[in-house]
Amino acid sequence: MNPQKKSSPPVRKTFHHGNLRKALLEAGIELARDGGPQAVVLREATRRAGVAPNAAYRHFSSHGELLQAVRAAAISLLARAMETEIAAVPRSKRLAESARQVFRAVGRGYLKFALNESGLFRTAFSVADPVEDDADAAKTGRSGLNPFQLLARALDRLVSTGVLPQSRRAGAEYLAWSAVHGLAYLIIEGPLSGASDKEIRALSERVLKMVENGL
Amino acid sequence: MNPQKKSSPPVRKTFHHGNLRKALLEAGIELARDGGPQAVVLREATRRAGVAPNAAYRHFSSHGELLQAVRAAAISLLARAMETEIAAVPRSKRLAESARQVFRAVGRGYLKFALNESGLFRTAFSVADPVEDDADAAKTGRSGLNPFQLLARALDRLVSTGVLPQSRRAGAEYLAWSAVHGLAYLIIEGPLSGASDKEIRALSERVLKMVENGL
DNA sequence: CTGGAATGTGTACGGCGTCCACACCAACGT
DNA sequence: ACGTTGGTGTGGACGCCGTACACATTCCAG
Repeated sequence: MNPQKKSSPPVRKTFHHGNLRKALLEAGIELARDGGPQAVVLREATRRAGVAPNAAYRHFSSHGELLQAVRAAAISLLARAMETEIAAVPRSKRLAESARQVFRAVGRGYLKFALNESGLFRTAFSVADPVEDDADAAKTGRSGLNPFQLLARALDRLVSTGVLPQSRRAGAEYLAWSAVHGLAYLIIEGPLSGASDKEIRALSERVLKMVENGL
Repeated sequence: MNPQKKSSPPVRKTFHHGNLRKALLEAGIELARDGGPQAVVLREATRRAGVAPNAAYRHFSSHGELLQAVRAAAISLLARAMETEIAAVPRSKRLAESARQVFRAVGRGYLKFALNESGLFRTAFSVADPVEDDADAAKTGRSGLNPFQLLARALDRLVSTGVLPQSRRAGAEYLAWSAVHGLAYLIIEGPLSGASDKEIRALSERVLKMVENGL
């Protein structure tokens, strides 16, 4: 048969690919990165892996399952971006101040990721919501933490340092998440998509402040 | 007008349809209503209009253009839902109180629509953002007002009644919109999709309060 | 060594968006 | 009255997509 059909990478010596599942996942992630969820096309992923379309079905029972895997990976990458932002927070002696800074870093990381990786961000939050698999997440990113858990931790810290009264803790994740996610949307798909970085940064700070004050 | 077009067999007496553009748009809206943007399939719309697939190209230059028209209609319907909610606000003597009520009604209308018409809501806010055409909007819904303008009015009222200081008016639309839109997302596609009506109503009130306090 | 179990291939089907050539029909100017 | 013209709908075809079924190749356990 045809020894090859593309050229650049997908020449494969062995009949078996080695780790096709991973290759397809990574191709899918790349597709999602520039193009969003719509761009995650099963046949294109197999093409990039240098393999026949149906080979994908040995590893994903359907296109939707591949998309879910990509989605889980995107969520994992988002969590990593948030962790990175948290790690960059200057350590402060004052615990309360520190907790506040971490809380803000969580929001900033979320928004930065939405802005810099809008394709992956949109993929992460498109489609339905089967709770992300920690097993899959562990394969791609390494952290077992998802964005929701990171936010919950930051809020717990706010409570334990006395910044946020315990009585307002319940459900606070949803208030904070709502505001930040909504802003992310406005920025990447909504009417703020043409805004300058400066404006965006300013608005981000205001939203975060609004959340702190109104939580 | 048209002798028929609705009956089970979409048999058409005349060769010309009469108002195919409108029929396609309405079919598209129906498709979006249950199924979201993904479900707006050109061929299916033509089927429902009882017409050959290519007939659509006399009225929409591409599938995307049909989708945009449906999207504009969905936005218009959202605006109507918000207006309805505003109209239901009890008139109060105290202007400040009234302004606050209207502001909340804007948020409630938005969230109610997201909940009750999630397909249309998702359609309204999927895809890119070419400013909605007032001409198209006028054809479907009657109001020339879009959700953004309704929100802006409510905020203006808050300022003129002294509830919101003028200094915080600029950009306030985006803060409010972020929070409410984010909550809408969490409810219809996110981790709150399984929540009860009671929980949702409670969270909605908290978000609105958060916005008022933190604006 | 051998015979399944994994894994990848080939072929085919129906659905989609879209292009092109053609058929139909209404309205208008002569 | 009529013929032309241009807007409107039809028919067929193309290339993409996701997916099903049968088959080929390879790996590994007994």
